[in-house]
Amino acid sequence: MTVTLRFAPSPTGNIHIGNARTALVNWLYAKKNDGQFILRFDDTDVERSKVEFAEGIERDLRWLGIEPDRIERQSTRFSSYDEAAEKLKVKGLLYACYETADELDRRRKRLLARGLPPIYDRSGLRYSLKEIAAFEAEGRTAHWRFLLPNYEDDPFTTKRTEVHWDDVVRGRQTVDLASMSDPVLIRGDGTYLYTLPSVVDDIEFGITHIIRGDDHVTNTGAQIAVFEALDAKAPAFGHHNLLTSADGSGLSKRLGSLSIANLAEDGFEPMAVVSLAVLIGTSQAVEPMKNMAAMAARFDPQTITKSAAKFDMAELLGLNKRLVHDYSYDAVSERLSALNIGGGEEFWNAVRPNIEKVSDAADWWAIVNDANPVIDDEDRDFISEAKALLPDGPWDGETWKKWTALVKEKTGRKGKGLFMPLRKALTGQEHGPELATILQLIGPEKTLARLS
RNA sequence: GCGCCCUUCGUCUAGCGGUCUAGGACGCUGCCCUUUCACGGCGGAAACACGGGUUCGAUUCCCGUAGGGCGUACCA
Repeated sequence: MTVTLRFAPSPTGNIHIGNARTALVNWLYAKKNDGQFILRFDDTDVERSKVEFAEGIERDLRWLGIEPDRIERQSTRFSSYDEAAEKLKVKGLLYACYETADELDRRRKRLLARGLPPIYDRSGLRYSLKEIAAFEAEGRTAHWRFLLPNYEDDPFTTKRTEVHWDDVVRGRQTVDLASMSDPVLIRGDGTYLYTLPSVVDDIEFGITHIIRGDDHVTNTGAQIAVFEALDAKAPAFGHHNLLTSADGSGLSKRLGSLSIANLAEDGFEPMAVVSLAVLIGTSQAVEPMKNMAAMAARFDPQTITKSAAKFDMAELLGLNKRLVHDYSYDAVSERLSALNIGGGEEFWNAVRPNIEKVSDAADWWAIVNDANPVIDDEDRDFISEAKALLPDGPWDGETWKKWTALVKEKTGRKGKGLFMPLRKALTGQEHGPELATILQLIGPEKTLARLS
């Protein structure tokens, strides 16, 4: 059986770093096992689902390096869900309930107030025909709940409300179905909640592994029961830890700037984002991976920790920086010209150790073309002396060396005292790329101008 | 409220009773390299949440406390 995984976002917004982590983990798991990866849009909520978001998600995944083998949309598959629902009804595992949302809410609060877990009491199972007729007459429509397996009343079986599975990342897991309400599968307006469509698709698409955030572990217990109710074998499950922001709050709450689209726009390298998203919260060193193949080779779901990990923007920037410092000119030449950055290979090689993002090269290119010289008062005489000593010969990569040797000899300055004033006069900065290259690119006219 | 999970350097973590004077990575810092800064190389500082047990011996096992995450929806 082909290992098959899926990433199943709702196209109701942009994906962020947390979603990317889930997508990546599934993709890498498939990749590592020569398997298939399906992008499945959970767009059963026709109201909130938007094509733009679906397109955005596809674009963001591709940017990260994820190429889906297959793309599916739940909005085209309602007949399968209807069929499954019918099957469950026939089996008596899907029952009609008529409580309103308000009523349910009151009941929950009442139970809570008594210190009891707010579990639905299955009163839907006990309506009389008369009561049902009354509800219908009132104009209420039924929502449908899945009857979780619970044979406590059955004298022939021992208590069976616990579901177990061997989690791909967390090891053996147990969920007690008795501690949760029968999940609503179909809303009062006839639309589906995500549970049933998800399970039906997982069965029909031959999904072998589902890896998702650990906010789903309880859910998984119920979902395994639904798989079994539909006479299917549940796939293997894995639950990765969640990311929190640096201040410890749940990441999903404040993600504005952490959408993948924003990170791309801000000039981050895809592999920096991928490396952090995949490696953080694992026992592995968070290092920049050069490409997906290297990432797949490194990826190991067993190394994922059980506790929440803090996502730190500074760490992403550090990873990006290390990646960029390693880029050859060939790797970035197209992007440089797209940014109108000239200077060729020499410029890139001089500049790359000083930048964090490729786009930062633009700042240095701007400085080559136009800078505000900084000349401290105590260096004024020194700078004019240096200006007079600029060599006459050809202006090339050797000019800097010849010039500074002369200046050193005449002024007696050396080291920092020699170089820092020149750097500041030429670039207006206290740090920066190799001056031999920068001087050459600045050219004689601008150099003379900046030294006065 | 209840349930599940978690708690080791600033951060991500290794550790599964003696190997721990607790290891790695990032960050921080020192030195070296470079006639400057950065880059790079080599070092250094830096942690077992707290309280009880169990044991000859607890970072490691058990209980409790505190803190955190998640769940407890006609959200996904």
